[in-house]
Amino acid sequence: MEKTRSDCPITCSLDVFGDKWSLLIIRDIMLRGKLSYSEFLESEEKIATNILVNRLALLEAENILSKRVSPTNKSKFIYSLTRKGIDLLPIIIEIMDWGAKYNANCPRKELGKKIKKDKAGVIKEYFEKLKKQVI
Amino acid sequence: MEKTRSDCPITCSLDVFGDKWSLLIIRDIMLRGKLSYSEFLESEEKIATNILVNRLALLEAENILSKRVSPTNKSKFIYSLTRKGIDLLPIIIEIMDWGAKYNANCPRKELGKKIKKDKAGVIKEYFEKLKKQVI
DNA sequence: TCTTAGTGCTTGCAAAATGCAATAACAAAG
DNA sequence: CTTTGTTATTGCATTTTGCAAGCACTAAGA
Repeated sequence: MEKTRSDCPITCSLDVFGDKWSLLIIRDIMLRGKLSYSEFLESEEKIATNILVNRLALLEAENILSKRVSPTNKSKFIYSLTRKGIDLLPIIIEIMDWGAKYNANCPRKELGKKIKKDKAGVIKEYFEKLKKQVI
Repeated sequence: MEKTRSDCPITCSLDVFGDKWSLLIIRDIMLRGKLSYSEFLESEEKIATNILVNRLALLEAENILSKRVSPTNKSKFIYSLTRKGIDLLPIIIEIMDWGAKYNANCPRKELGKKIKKDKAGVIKEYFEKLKKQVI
C-alpha cells in the first residue's frame, strides 16, 4: 500500500500493519524471541514463504524491523525491532488480552494471566527488555 | 475466515478484525458517533458498498455489533457496539496513539493530544460513555 | 395513486492479494 | 564437490478487494 487512505492515525496505522500476518511476525519477535526467516516459517499459522518475504520487506521499509547478517552465521539474517516496532507492544498486548477474553479456545497461559492481572506491569517489563535489544 | 488459524489469542483476534476496514467501522461508531450504513459510507476512506455490507455482517456475526431498526425511521438500521465491541476501545486508542506518533501527516487533534497526555483517562472516559449506550 | 427520495443491499467484472507447491541462489560445512 | 541450511523467487489457482451500476423496499408528498 503506497499512499495512505486518509490522515486519520488509525487509518495510517492500518495501512501499515492492517492485515492478518504483519502483527504475527511482530509477535514472534516481541514475545517469542524469534529472529530469523526460518523461525517465522515454523510458527503454527504456517505463513507462506512469498507472504513472509513480502511482509518482512514491508516492515523493514516502514522502519519497524531492521535486518542484519547474523554475527554467528554469516549466511543467515536476523531481524530485530526498531524503537518504532517496540512501540507496537501495547497494541499487541491489548489485542492479546481481547482475544483471550473472548475466545474460549484461546486459554490464557502464563503471559495471558499476567496480562489479566497486571497489564501495565507486563507492558513495562517487556518494554524494558526489548529496549535493551535495540541496536 | 471460518476457523481460526491457531489458538493464539492474537491470531484469533486478527482472524476477526485483521483487515483494513473492520476497525475503521468500529472507530466510526466508537469515536465519531456514527450509527448507520449511509454514515459509514461517507467516511473519508471511501469504503466500497460490498465491503461495507460484508464487514457489517461479519462484525454482527461475531457479536461485536448489533443491528436494529431505527426508532425514528423505520426504513433505517442503526448499528451499535456490544460489550465485546466496546472492549476494542483500548486497541483503537493504542493504534491511534501509535499512528499519530509515527506519521507526520497525521497531526494530533483534540483527542490525539488528550491521549498523549492521559491515555488511561481517555479510555476510562469513553468506556463510561459507551457503556451507557449498550442495549 | 404515482412519483420521488432515502436507505440498504446485490451483482458483474477487473485488479490485487493470498495460498500453495516447486525450485533457485548461495554460503558454509564436511 | 556434495550436502545442508537459509533465504528468496516463480507460476498458477483461489480469494479478496475496488469500482460502477443498478435493484428492492419504505416513507412521504403531490
